[in-house]
Amino acid sequence: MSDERRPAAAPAVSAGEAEGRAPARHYRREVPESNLLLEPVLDWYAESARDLPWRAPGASPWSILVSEIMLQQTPVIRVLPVWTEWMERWPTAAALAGEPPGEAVRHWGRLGYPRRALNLHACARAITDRHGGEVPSDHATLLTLPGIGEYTAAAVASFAFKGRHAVLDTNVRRVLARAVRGEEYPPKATTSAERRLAESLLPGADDAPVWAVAVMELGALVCTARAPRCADCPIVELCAWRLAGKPAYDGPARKGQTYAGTDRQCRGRLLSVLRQAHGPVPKDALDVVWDIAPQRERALDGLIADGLAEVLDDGTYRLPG
DNA sequence: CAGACGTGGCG
DNA sequence: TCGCCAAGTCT
Repeated sequence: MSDERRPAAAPAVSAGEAEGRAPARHYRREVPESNLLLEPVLDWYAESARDLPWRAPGASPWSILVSEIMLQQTPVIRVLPVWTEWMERWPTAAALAGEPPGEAVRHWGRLGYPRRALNLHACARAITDRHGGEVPSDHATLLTLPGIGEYTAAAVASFAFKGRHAVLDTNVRRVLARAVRGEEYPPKATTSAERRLAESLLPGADDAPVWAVAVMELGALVCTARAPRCADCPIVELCAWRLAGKPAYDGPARKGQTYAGTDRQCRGRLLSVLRQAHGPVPKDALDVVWDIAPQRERALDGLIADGLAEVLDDGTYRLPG
């Protein structure tokens, strides 16, 4: 067992927990080590947290659910204005459920990944049809809603209902990778070891929801991917990565996502036309935004298959009605 | 499980 | 400039 890629620095949690595996010839501790990161992170959050509207004390579970879906792969600064408009227009799930799905797509604007708008609309209808108009509070039920996966279910259960869940998003994974594992970046996909680690760090019920949002915020504002601001970090003295001299990432190349010329870009162009038109558009209006006909047809078929667009009997196209 | 799925801004 | 990255989910 000489897998010594871990730094010899003082870990923020016990070695067994940090490794995500049982120490040789010993049982894992039943009771996790106390979380040394808890107090400094909570103190930092109390002083440095952004004043985001979905974190306001009066924010409804619905408004929090909407924010979480919008924030998937999308920066806060771009979500803010769209979320505000949605909340004015559709303050409840029932309000959105009363609209055709195309309206959700139209008011999604340029947030990207527009299937999320469709998911939110489907969530709204499921919530009104099956849950009495109230956003479900438990993780398992949230997971049954469209577009809600492991992370979002935990986030809503934690932020909206103050449940005790490990909320593992890209920010938290990066903070834990650095502070505890001593590595610059987490694995490409979430591992069971990461999940065990996150759960081992979970404080008691009273602190769990704040801890979750605080670690996320730390990752978003200080422990950033590109240029971490270690000078402003409340746990810099405990950080295994810093203690190890901030070794550069040496794992496999990270996924690069090219965009220009892809079907995704083509879909974006086509949908943009449909969003801006307030009625069915002739095929010509779509043809002019993309030169390569086969790719354009494939993209359009894809949008229709995904429920983001529909063809009418007269051969015109529009957002789903 | 790797790849699809939008868009814009920053280092 | 341009690749990388942003509160993921689904297949």
